[in-house]
Amino acid sequence: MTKDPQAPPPYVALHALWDAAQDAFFAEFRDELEQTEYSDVRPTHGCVFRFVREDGMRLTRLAELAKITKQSAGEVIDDLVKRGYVERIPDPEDRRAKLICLTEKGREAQATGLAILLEIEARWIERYGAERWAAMRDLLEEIVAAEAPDAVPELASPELAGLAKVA
Amino acid sequence: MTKDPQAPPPYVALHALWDAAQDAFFAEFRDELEQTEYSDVRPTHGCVFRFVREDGMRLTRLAELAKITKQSAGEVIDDLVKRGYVERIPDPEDRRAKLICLTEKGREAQATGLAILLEIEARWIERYGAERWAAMRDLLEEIVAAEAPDAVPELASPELAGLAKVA
DNA sequence: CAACCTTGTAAGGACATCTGACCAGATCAA
DNA sequence: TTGATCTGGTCAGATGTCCTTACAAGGTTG
Repeated sequence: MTKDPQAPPPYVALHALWDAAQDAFFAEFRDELEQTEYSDVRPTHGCVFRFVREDGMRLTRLAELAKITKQSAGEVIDDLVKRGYVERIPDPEDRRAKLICLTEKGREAQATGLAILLEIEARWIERYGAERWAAMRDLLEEIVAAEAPDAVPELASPELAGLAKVA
Repeated sequence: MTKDPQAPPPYVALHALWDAAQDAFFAEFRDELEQTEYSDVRPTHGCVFRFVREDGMRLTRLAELAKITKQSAGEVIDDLVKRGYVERIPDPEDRRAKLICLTEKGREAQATGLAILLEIEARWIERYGAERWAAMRDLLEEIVAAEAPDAVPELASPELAGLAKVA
């Protein structure tokens, strides 16, 4: 593969860059998660750990946030119930509904997962520079706010965000 | 949801930001692709259009690049052959092998897809500022080069990259 | 040439997701 | 208040994507 000195500069499609970066990040996450006692948490289960907070969440709402069907959400939840990470608690406000709640084990797994994410990001920040990193994050947040405003109520709860200081 | 003024700043996990941004980008891409005569190209087919160039590529190599098994690659290719986007041409250098080549229609679809990607990125650059954009791209390229060096031979071919000027 | 490696295919299964149909509980309008 | 309608959740069945295992045909090398 000799290069043509006249060739235009190579162009890497944006989505390819994001893809690759995300893949690398996620692979690191999975690697570290495998080392924990929560290694049976599969990538598919992520939607639950990402969105469910202390006060629980209805299946329908979870499906909306995760952009999957109620049926798919139901299956993921069934699986997590079997593994002891979540439970369905009758919603006091609507007898049709159930609140998907993390069990104690589930909350531990969620905290562990978040801690890993924070660690990895901390490493990368160190590696690539805090300022550039902050600039990228700002831009990303702006993009997401503008292009997919309803996509990320994925804010860590205050207690969980507290872990950021530890990392 | 009243906010606790004492609460730590909300933290959005990095992968969530990338996810959301990428989703938005990809959704725009799909929307526009649907408007073209190549609307039957499915997301899964992307691996072929992303990696196959004028001179064709063997299935095994494609599977490597796309990080899927040869069998999966084979299915995707079968499907694209049915639809008339690619063809299998016997490899003159190895009678076991076949070169996966884009047909004329396939090349048109590839060019159309790339043009759409470039348009969208151009719009976003305008929207968010060329300098910030360039900074993000640089950082992303650096990250990808460091964390996933073999992930992106996804350079557009010189001819295709030429479209960047048009967009 | 014999042993081995590589290319691609075949068969079958796992898994995540979807669509359509449905029930029970809630809500709204007359 | 009661019938029509909406909403939360589940059931059943299909699809799409990807995997593992096994293998046949063609190269490669001692």
